[in-house]
Amino acid sequence: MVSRAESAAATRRALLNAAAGLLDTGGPDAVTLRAVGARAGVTRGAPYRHFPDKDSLLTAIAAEALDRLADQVQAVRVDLRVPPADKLRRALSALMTVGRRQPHLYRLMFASPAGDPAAVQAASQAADRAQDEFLAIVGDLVGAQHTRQFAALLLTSVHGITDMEVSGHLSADKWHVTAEELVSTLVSMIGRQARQGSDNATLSL
Amino acid sequence: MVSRAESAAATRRALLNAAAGLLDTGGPDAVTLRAVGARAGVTRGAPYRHFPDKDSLLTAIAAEALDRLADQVQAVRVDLRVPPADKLRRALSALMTVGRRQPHLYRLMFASPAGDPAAVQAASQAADRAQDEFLAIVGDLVGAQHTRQFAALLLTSVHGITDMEVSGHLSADKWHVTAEELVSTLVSMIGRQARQGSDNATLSL
DNA sequence: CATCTCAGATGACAGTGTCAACGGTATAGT
DNA sequence: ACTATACCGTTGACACTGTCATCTGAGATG
Repeated sequence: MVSRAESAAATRRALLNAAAGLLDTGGPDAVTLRAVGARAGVTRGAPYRHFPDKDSLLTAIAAEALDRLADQVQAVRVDLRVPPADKLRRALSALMTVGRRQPHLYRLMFASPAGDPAAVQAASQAADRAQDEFLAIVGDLVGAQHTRQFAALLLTSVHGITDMEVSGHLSADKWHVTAEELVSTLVSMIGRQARQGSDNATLSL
Repeated sequence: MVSRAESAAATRRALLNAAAGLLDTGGPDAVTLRAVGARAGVTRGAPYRHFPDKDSLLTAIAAEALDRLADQVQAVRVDLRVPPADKLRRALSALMTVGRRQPHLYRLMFASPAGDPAAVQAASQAADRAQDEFLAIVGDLVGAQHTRQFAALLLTSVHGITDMEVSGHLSADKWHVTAEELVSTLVSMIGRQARQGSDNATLSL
Protein backbone atom coordinates (compact mmCIF):
# COMPACT_ATOMS: atom_id res chain seq x y z
CA MET A 1 0.00 0.00 0.00
CA VAL A 2 3.00 2.23 -0.21
CA SER A 3 3.38 4.25 -3.33
CA ARG A 4 6.74 4.41 -4.94
CA ALA A 5 7.26 8.04 -3.99
CA GLU A 6 6.49 7.25 -0.37
CA SER A 7 8.96 4.41 -0.28
CA ALA A 8 11.61 6.54 -1.89
CA ALA A 9 11.07 9.27 0.67
CA ALA A 10 11.25 6.65 3.40
CA THR A 11 14.63 5.37 2.29
CA ARG A 12 15.89 8.90 1.95
CA ARG A 13 14.91 9.47 5.54
CA ALA A 14 16.43 6.15 6.57
CA LEU A 15 19.68 7.12 4.89
CA LEU A 16 19.77 10.44 6.71
CA ASN A 17 19.03 8.78 10.04
CA ALA A 18 21.61 6.09 9.45
CA ALA A 19 24.29 8.58 8.55
CA ALA A 20 23.46 10.80 11.50
CA GLY A 21 23.57 7.82 13.83
CA LEU A 22 26.91 6.67 12.53
CA LEU A 23 28.26 10.20 12.86
CA ASP A 24 27.15 10.45 16.46
CA THR A 25 28.54 7.14 17.58
CA GLY A 26 31.65 6.71 15.49
CA GLY A 27 32.64 10.14 14.31
CA PRO A 28 33.14 11.29 10.74
CA ASP A 29 35.32 8.34 9.80
CA ALA A 30 32.51 5.94 10.60
CA VAL A 31 30.24 7.56 8.06
CA THR A 32 30.93 5.52 4.96
CA LEU A 33 28.34 5.18 2.24
CA ARG A 34 28.48 1.41 2.56
CA ALA A 35 27.81 1.53 6.28
CA VAL A 36 25.07 4.09 5.77
CA GLY A 37 23.44 1.89 3.18
CA ALA A 38 23.70 -1.20 5.34
CA ARG A 39 22.22 0.59 8.34
CA ALA A 40 19.36 1.82 6.18
CA GLY A 41 18.75 -1.66 4.85
CA VAL A 42 19.99 -0.88 1.39
CA THR A 43 23.16 -1.41 -0.61
CA ARG A 44 26.08 0.85 -1.17
CA GLY A 45 24.96 2.41 -4.42
CA ALA A 46 21.50 3.36 -3.27
CA PRO A 47 22.46 6.69 -1.66
CA TYR A 48 23.32 8.01 -5.09
CA ARG A 49 19.63 7.87 -6.01
CA HIS A 50 18.93 10.43 -3.28
CA PHE A 51 22.12 12.44 -2.91
CA PRO A 52 24.52 13.33 -5.68
CA ASP A 53 27.44 13.09 -3.37
CA LYS A 54 28.64 11.98 0.03
CA ASP A 55 29.35 15.60 0.92
CA SER A 56 25.81 16.51 -0.05
CA LEU A 57 24.45 13.85 2.29
CA LEU A 58 26.53 15.21 5.14
CA THR A 59 25.51 18.76 4.32
CA ALA A 60 21.88 17.69 4.34
CA ILE A 61 22.39 16.33 7.84
CA ALA A 62 23.91 19.62 8.92
CA ALA A 63 21.01 21.50 7.37
CA GLU A 64 18.47 19.42 9.29
CA ALA A 65 20.35 19.91 12.53
CA LEU A 66 20.50 23.66 11.97
CA ASP A 67 16.80 23.66 11.23
CA ARG A 68 16.07 21.81 14.45
CA LEU A 69 18.19 24.32 16.34
CA ALA A 70 16.32 27.19 14.71
CA ASP A 71 13.06 25.55 15.74
CA GLN A 72 14.21 25.23 19.33
CA VAL A 73 15.30 28.84 19.53
CA GLN A 74 12.10 29.99 17.93
CA ALA A 75 10.10 27.94 20.41
CA VAL A 76 11.91 29.65 23.25
CA ARG A 77 11.38 33.05 21.70
CA VAL A 78 7.64 32.78 21.27
CA ASP A 79 6.93 30.88 24.49
CA LEU A 80 5.02 33.28 26.72
CA ARG A 81 5.76 31.22 29.80
CA VAL A 82 9.49 31.83 29.49
CA PRO A 83 10.47 35.07 31.21
CA PRO A 84 12.05 37.36 28.63
CA ALA A 85 15.18 37.63 30.72
CA ASP A 86 15.67 33.86 30.45
CA LYS A 87 15.18 33.56 26.76
CA LEU A 88 18.69 34.42 25.75
CA ARG A 89 20.24 32.01 28.21
CA ARG A 90 17.96 29.24 27.07
CA ALA A 91 18.68 29.86 23.43
CA LEU A 92 22.41 29.83 24.01
CA SER A 93 22.03 26.76 26.14
CA ALA A 94 20.30 24.97 23.26
CA LEU A 95 23.36 25.59 21.13
CA MET A 96 25.77 24.33 23.75
CA THR A 97 23.66 21.26 24.34
CA VAL A 98 24.09 20.19 20.74
CA GLY A 99 27.83 20.48 21.14
CA ARG A 100 27.85 18.36 24.26
CA ARG A 101 25.41 15.71 23.22
CA GLN A 102 26.46 15.40 19.59
CA PRO A 103 29.95 16.81 19.23
CA HIS A 104 30.55 15.43 15.74
CA LEU A 105 27.26 16.79 14.50
CA TYR A 106 28.10 20.13 16.07
CA ARG A 107 31.38 20.32 14.18
CA LEU A 108 29.57 19.44 10.99
CA MET A 109 27.05 22.22 11.57
CA PHE A 110 29.79 24.83 11.87
CA ALA A 111 31.98 23.55 9.08
CA SER A 112 31.94 25.07 5.63
CA PRO A 113 29.13 23.26 3.82
CA ALA A 114 30.36 21.14 0.92
CA GLY A 115 28.87 19.21 -1.94
CA ASP A 116 26.04 19.95 -4.32
CA PRO A 117 25.12 23.65 -4.61
CA ALA A 118 21.54 22.83 -3.69
CA ALA A 119 22.64 21.10 -0.51
CA VAL A 120 24.97 23.95 0.33
CA GLN A 121 22.19 26.46 -0.16
CA ALA A 122 19.85 24.47 2.06
CA ALA A 123 22.41 24.39 4.83
CA SER A 124 23.15 28.08 4.45
CA GLN A 125 19.48 28.93 4.65
CA ALA A 126 19.03 26.82 7.75
CA ALA A 127 22.03 28.49 9.36
CA ASP A 128 20.59 31.85 8.41
CA ARG A 129 17.29 31.03 10.02
CA ALA A 130 18.95 29.89 13.23
CA GLN A 131 20.98 33.07 13.34
CA ASP A 132 17.89 35.16 12.69
CA GLU A 133 16.15 33.57 15.64
CA PHE A 134 19.06 34.44 17.88
CA LEU A 135 19.07 37.90 16.46
CA ALA A 136 15.38 38.30 17.21
CA ILE A 137 15.82 37.26 20.82
CA VAL A 138 18.66 39.67 21.34
CA GLY A 139 16.71 42.37 19.55
CA ASP A 140 13.81 41.91 21.97
CA LEU A 141 16.17 42.36 24.88
CA VAL A 142 18.45 45.23 24.05
CA GLY A 143 17.74 48.43 22.23
CA ALA A 144 17.89 48.29 18.47
CA GLN A 145 21.02 50.36 18.36
CA HIS A 146 23.70 47.76 18.77
CA THR A 147 21.57 44.68 18.48
CA ARG A 148 23.54 43.17 15.65
CA GLN A 149 26.87 43.78 17.25
CA PHE A 150 25.85 42.26 20.56
CA ALA A 151 24.08 39.35 18.92
CA ALA A 152 27.07 38.57 16.76
CA LEU A 153 29.37 38.76 19.73
CA LEU A 154 27.15 36.46 21.75
CA LEU A 155 26.78 33.91 19.01
CA THR A 156 30.42 33.76 18.01
CA SER A 157 31.62 33.72 21.60
CA VAL A 158 29.31 30.96 22.71
CA HIS A 159 30.29 28.99 19.66
CA GLY A 160 33.93 29.44 20.55
CA ILE A 161 33.32 28.36 24.12
CA THR A 162 31.40 25.31 23.01
CA ASP A 163 33.86 24.40 20.30
CA MET A 164 36.87 24.56 22.57
CA GLU A 165 35.10 22.62 25.26
CA VAL A 166 34.07 19.95 22.80
CA SER A 167 37.56 19.61 21.39
CA GLY A 168 39.08 19.42 24.86
CA HIS A 169 41.01 22.68 24.54
CA LEU A 170 39.28 24.25 27.52
CA SER A 171 40.92 22.33 30.33
CA ALA A 172 39.14 22.91 33.60
CA ASP A 173 42.20 22.74 35.84
CA LYS A 174 44.01 25.38 33.85
CA TRP A 175 41.24 27.88 33.56
CA HIS A 176 39.27 27.14 36.72
CA VAL A 177 36.16 28.08 34.83
CA THR A 178 33.27 26.16 33.35
CA ALA A 179 31.66 26.90 30.06
CA GLU A 180 28.50 27.94 31.86
CA GLU A 181 30.37 30.49 33.92
CA LEU A 182 31.93 31.92 30.79
CA VAL A 183 28.59 32.28 29.08
CA SER A 184 27.09 33.76 32.20
CA THR A 185 29.86 36.31 32.50
CA LEU A 186 29.56 37.20 28.87
CA VAL A 187 25.82 37.66 29.02
CA SER A 188 25.91 39.87 32.08
CA MET A 189 28.76 41.92 30.66
CA ILE A 190 26.84 42.54 27.48
CA GLY A 191 23.77 43.33 29.50
CA ARG A 192 25.62 45.94 31.47
CA GLN A 193 27.12 47.34 28.33
CA ALA A 194 23.71 47.55 26.69
CA ARG A 195 22.22 49.34 29.65
CA GLN A 196 24.80 52.04 29.96
CA GLY A 197 25.54 52.29 26.27
CA SER A 198 22.12 53.25 24.99
CA ASP A 199 19.73 55.94 26.10
CA ASN A 200 16.52 53.95 26.19
CA ALA A 201 16.10 51.65 29.12
CA THR A 202 16.49 47.96 28.37
CA LEU A 203 15.50 44.82 30.10
CA SER A 204 17.95 43.26 32.45
CA LEU A 205 19.89 40.30 31.16
CA MET B 1 79.02 14.87 4.34
CA VAL B 2 75.62 14.34 5.80
CA SER B 3 75.30 11.83 8.55
CA ARG B 4 72.45 9.44 8.45
CA ALA B 5 70.71 11.05 11.38
CA GLU B 6 70.91 14.42 9.68
CA SER B 7 69.44 13.10 6.47
CA ALA B 8 66.65 11.38 8.36
CA ALA B 9 65.85 14.58 10.21
CA ALA B 10 65.88 16.39 6.90
CA THR B 11 63.32 14.08 5.33
CA ARG B 12 61.20 14.31 8.43
CA ARG B 13 61.21 18.06 8.04
CA ALA B 14 60.53 17.76 4.32
CA LEU B 15 57.55 15.54 5.06
CA LEU B 16 56.14 18.03 7.55
CA ASN B 17 56.63 20.91 5.14
CA ALA B 18 55.10 18.98 2.27
CA ALA B 19 52.06 18.00 4.30
CA ALA B 20 51.61 21.53 5.61
CA GLY B 21 51.89 22.92 2.12
CA LEU B 22 49.33 20.51 0.74
CA LEU B 23 47.01 21.31 3.63
CA ASP B 24 47.25 25.03 2.98
CA THR B 25 46.65 24.87 -0.73
CA GLY B 26 44.29 21.96 -1.14
CA GLY B 27 42.62 21.41 2.19
CA PRO B 28 42.58 18.24 4.28
CA ASP B 29 41.57 16.04 1.35
CA ALA B 30 44.70 16.97 -0.53
CA VAL B 31 46.91 15.65 2.25
CA THR B 32 47.48 12.08 1.13
CA LEU B 33 50.54 10.20 2.21
CA ARG B 34 51.41 9.52 -1.40
CA ALA B 35 51.24 13.20 -2.29
CA VAL B 36 53.19 14.11 0.83
CA GLY B 37 55.87 11.63 -0.06
CA ALA B 38 56.06 12.81 -3.65
CA ARG B 39 56.33 16.43 -2.60
CA ALA B 40 59.09 15.53 -0.18
CA GLY B 41 60.94 13.62 -2.87
CA VAL B 42 60.28 10.25 -1.34
CA THR B 43 57.89 7.35 -1.88
CA ARG B 44 54.60 6.57 -0.27
CA GLY B 45 55.87 4.27 2.46
CA ALA B 46 58.60 6.55 3.73
CA PRO B 47 56.41 8.60 6.08
CA TYR B 48 55.93 5.49 8.18
CA ARG B 49 59.59 5.64 9.15
CA HIS B 50 58.99 9.00 10.83
CA PHE B 51 55.34 8.93 11.89
CA PRO B 52 53.41 5.90 13.05
CA ASP B 53 50.28 7.19 11.47
CA LYS B 54 48.77 9.75 9.14
CA ASP B 55 46.91 11.26 12.08
CA SER B 56 50.17 11.56 13.97
CA LEU B 57 51.70 13.45 11.07
CA LEU B 58 48.79 15.86 11.02
CA THR B 59 48.91 16.25 14.77
CA ALA B 60 52.62 17.01 14.54
CA ILE B 61 51.81 19.79 12.09
CA ALA B 62 49.23 21.17 14.49
CA ALA B 63 51.75 21.00 17.31
CA GLU B 64 54.32 22.97 15.35
CA ALA B 65 51.75 25.59 14.38
CA LEU B 66 50.67 25.95 18.00
CA ASP B 67 54.29 26.31 19.02
CA ARG B 68 54.82 29.03 16.46
CA LEU B 69 51.75 30.81 17.76
CA ALA B 70 53.04 30.53 21.30
CA ASP B 71 56.34 32.00 20.15
CA GLN B 72 54.61 34.92 18.51
CA VAL B 73 52.52 35.69 21.56
CA GLN B 74 55.55 35.39 23.79
CA ALA B 75 57.49 37.74 21.55
CA VAL B 76 54.72 40.29 21.88
CA ARG B 77 54.59 39.83 25.62
CA VAL B 78 58.27 40.41 26.29
CA ASP B 79 58.78 43.12 23.68
CA LEU B 80 59.43 46.31 25.63
CA ARG B 81 58.70 48.46 22.61
CA VAL B 82 55.11 47.28 22.48
CA PRO B 83 52.90 49.40 24.75
CA PRO B 84 51.32 47.13 27.35
CA ALA B 85 47.88 48.29 26.30
CA ASP B 86 48.52 46.98 22.78
CA LYS B 87 49.85 43.59 23.74
CA LEU B 88 46.51 41.90 24.11
CA ARG B 89 45.23 43.16 20.80
CA ARG B 90 48.37 42.06 19.05
CA ALA B 91 48.27 38.62 20.59
CA LEU B 92 44.68 38.11 19.62
CA SER B 93 45.45 39.43 16.18
CA ALA B 94 48.15 36.82 15.79
CA LEU B 95 45.56 34.13 16.37
CA MET B 96 43.12 35.58 13.89
CA THR B 97 45.83 35.96 11.30
CA VAL B 98 46.48 32.24 11.34
CA GLY B 99 42.81 31.63 10.70
CA ARG B 100 42.73 33.99 7.77
CA ARG B 101 45.98 33.08 6.13
CA GLN B 102 45.84 29.33 6.76
CA PRO B 103 42.25 28.37 7.43
CA HIS B 104 42.80 24.63 7.10
CA LEU B 105 45.75 24.74 9.44
CA TYR B 106 43.69 26.78 11.86
CA ARG B 107 40.95 24.17 11.94
CA LEU B 108 43.54 21.48 12.50
CA MET B 109 45.01 23.39 15.43
CA PHE B 110 41.66 23.56 17.17
CA ALA B 111 40.54 20.05 16.39
CA SER B 112 40.87 17.22 18.88
CA PRO B 113 44.38 15.88 18.34
CA ALA B 114 44.41 12.33 17.02
CA GLY B 115 46.94 9.62 16.42
CA ASP B 116 49.87 8.36 18.43
CA PRO B 117 49.76 9.27 22.15
CA ALA B 118 53.16 10.92 21.87
CA ALA B 119 51.95 13.13 19.04
CA VAL B 120 48.79 13.96 20.94
CA GLN B 121 50.80 14.91 23.99
CA ALA B 122 53.10 17.13 21.97
CA ALA B 123 50.14 18.96 20.49
CA SER B 124 48.51 19.32 23.87
CA GLN B 125 51.67 20.74 25.37
CA ALA B 126 52.04 23.23 22.54
CA ALA B 127 48.43 24.28 22.97
CA ASP B 128 49.04 24.63 26.68
CA ARG B 129 52.01 26.85 26.12
CA ALA B 130 50.12 29.08 23.72
CA GLN B 131 47.30 29.40 26.22
CA ASP B 132 49.75 30.17 29.00
CA GLU B 133 51.21 33.00 26.99
CA PHE B 134 47.79 34.49 26.47
CA LEU B 135 47.10 34.02 30.13
CA ALA B 136 50.30 35.85 31.04
CA ILE B 137 49.45 38.81 28.86
CA VAL B 138 45.99 39.09 30.35
CA GLY B 139 47.45 38.65 33.80
CA ASP B 140 49.78 41.59 33.25
CA LEU B 141 46.85 43.75 32.26
CA VAL B 142 44.11 43.05 34.72
CA GLY B 143 44.25 42.34 38.41
CA ALA B 144 44.92 38.79 39.39
CA GLN B 145 41.44 38.32 40.70
CA HIS B 146 39.56 37.30 37.60
CA THR B 147 42.48 36.87 35.28
CA ARG B 148 41.62 33.31 34.33
CA GLN B 149 38.01 34.04 33.71
CA PHE B 150 38.71 37.02 31.51
CA ALA B 151 41.50 35.27 29.67
CA ALA B 152 39.36 32.23 28.99
CA LEU B 153 36.54 34.40 27.78
CA LEU B 154 38.84 36.31 25.49
CA LEU B 155 40.46 33.24 24.04
CA THR B 156 37.31 31.27 23.44
CA SER B 157 35.45 34.25 22.05
CA VAL B 158 38.15 35.25 19.62
CA HIS B 159 38.43 31.66 18.54
CA GLY B 160 34.69 31.59 17.92
CA ILE B 161 34.81 34.81 15.94
CA THR B 162 37.70 33.56 13.85
CA ASP B 163 36.22 30.13 13.34
CA MET B 164 32.88 31.43 12.15
CA GLU B 165 34.53 33.95 9.90
CA VAL B 166 36.74 31.29 8.39
CA SER B 167 33.86 28.92 7.77
CA GLY B 168 31.76 31.65 6.21
CA HIS B 169 29.11 31.63 8.93
CA LEU B 170 29.68 35.27 9.82
CA SER B 171 28.08 36.94 6.83
CA ALA B 172 28.92 40.60 6.74
CA ASP B 173 25.63 41.80 5.27
CA LYS B 174 23.60 40.09 7.96
CA TRP B 175 25.59 41.21 10.95
CA HIS B 176 26.96 44.51 9.68
CA VAL B 177 30.02 43.87 11.77
CA THR B 178 33.57 42.84 11.04
CA ALA B 179 35.57 40.41 13.09
CA GLU B 180 37.86 43.22 14.14
CA GLU B 181 34.97 45.24 15.50
CA LEU B 182 33.75 42.25 17.46
CA VAL B 183 37.15 41.69 19.02
CA SER B 184 37.49 45.36 19.74
CA THR B 185 34.11 45.51 21.45
CA LEU B 186 34.90 42.43 23.46
CA VAL B 187 38.26 43.72 24.61
CA SER B 188 36.92 47.07 25.70
CA MET B 189 33.97 45.47 27.45
CA ILE B 190 36.26 43.20 29.40
CA GLY B 191 38.51 46.12 30.15
CA ARG B 192 35.63 48.09 31.58
CA GLN B 193 34.49 45.09 33.54
CA ALA B 194 37.96 44.55 34.95
CA ARG B 195 38.29 48.18 36.01
CA GLN B 196 35.06 48.41 37.88
CA GLY B 197 35.06 44.82 39.11
CA SER B 198 38.23 44.82 41.12
CA ASP B 199 39.51 47.18 43.81
CA ASN B 200 43.05 47.66 42.62
CA ALA B 201 43.48 49.92 39.67
CA THR B 202 44.32 48.21 36.42
CA LEU B 203 45.80 49.33 33.19
CA SER B 204 43.45 50.44 30.50
CA LEU B 205 42.75 47.99 27.72
C1' DC C 1 -2.02 -4.79 -21.72
C1' DA C 2 2.22 -2.35 -23.34
C1' DT C 3 5.35 1.02 -22.13
C1' DC C 4 8.00 3.87 -19.38
C1' DT C 5 10.31 5.48 -15.16
C1' DC C 6 13.12 5.08 -11.72
C1' DA C 7 14.72 2.93 -6.97
C1' DG C 8 17.88 -0.23 -6.03
C1' DA C 9 21.53 -4.07 -6.97
C1' DT C 10 25.78 -5.26 -8.86
C1' DG C 11 30.35 -5.13 -11.10
C1' DA C 12 34.18 -2.43 -11.80
C1' DC C 13 37.89 1.08 -11.10
C1' DA C 14 41.02 4.38 -9.28
C1' DG C 15 42.71 6.05 -5.10
C1' DT C 16 43.67 5.61 -0.09
C1' DG C 17 45.96 4.07 4.52
C1' DT C 18 48.59 0.50 6.16
C1' DC C 19 51.63 -3.44 6.65
C1' DA C 20 55.27 -7.09 5.50
C1' DA C 21 59.23 -8.03 3.23
C1' DC C 22 63.35 -6.47 1.05
C1' DG C 23 67.73 -3.79 -0.12
C1' DG C 24 71.33 -0.79 0.79
C1' DT C 25 74.22 2.08 3.55
C1' DA C 26 76.08 4.58 7.43
C1' DT C 27 77.30 3.42 12.04
C1' DA C 28 79.02 0.52 16.03
C1' DG C 29 81.70 -3.34 17.85
C1' DT C 30 85.46 -6.11 17.82
C1' DA D 1 89.95 -3.30 9.01
C1' DC D 2 86.23 -6.28 8.89
C1' DT D 3 81.94 -7.75 10.41
C1' DA D 4 77.44 -7.13 12.30
C1' DT D 5 73.77 -4.16 13.32
C1' DA D 6 70.41 -0.63 12.90
C1' DC D 7 67.60 1.73 10.25
C1' DC D 8 65.89 4.68 6.18
C1' DG D 9 63.58 4.11 2.06
C1' DT D 10 61.38 1.09 -1.70
C1' DT D 11 58.20 -2.07 -3.32
C1' DG D 12 54.30 -5.31 -3.49
C1' DA D 13 50.13 -6.35 -1.54
C1' DC D 14 45.55 -5.92 0.78
C1' DA D 15 41.32 -4.20 2.46
C1' DC D 16 38.49 -0.38 2.07
C1' DT D 17 36.56 3.85 0.15
C1' DG D 18 33.81 7.03 -3.22
C1' DT D 19 32.02 6.90 -7.59
C1' DC D 20 30.21 5.44 -12.05
C1' DA D 21 28.04 2.38 -15.78
C1' DT D 22 25.09 -1.08 -16.29
C1' DC D 23 21.43 -4.01 -15.30
C1' DT D 24 16.93 -5.55 -13.15
C1' DG D 25 12.42 -5.38 -11.63
C1' DA D 26 8.32 -3.33 -9.98
C1' DG D 27 5.13 0.59 -9.71
C1' DA D 28 3.25 4.41 -12.60
C1' DT D 29 1.19 5.85 -17.09
C1' DG D 30 -1.13 5.63 -21.50
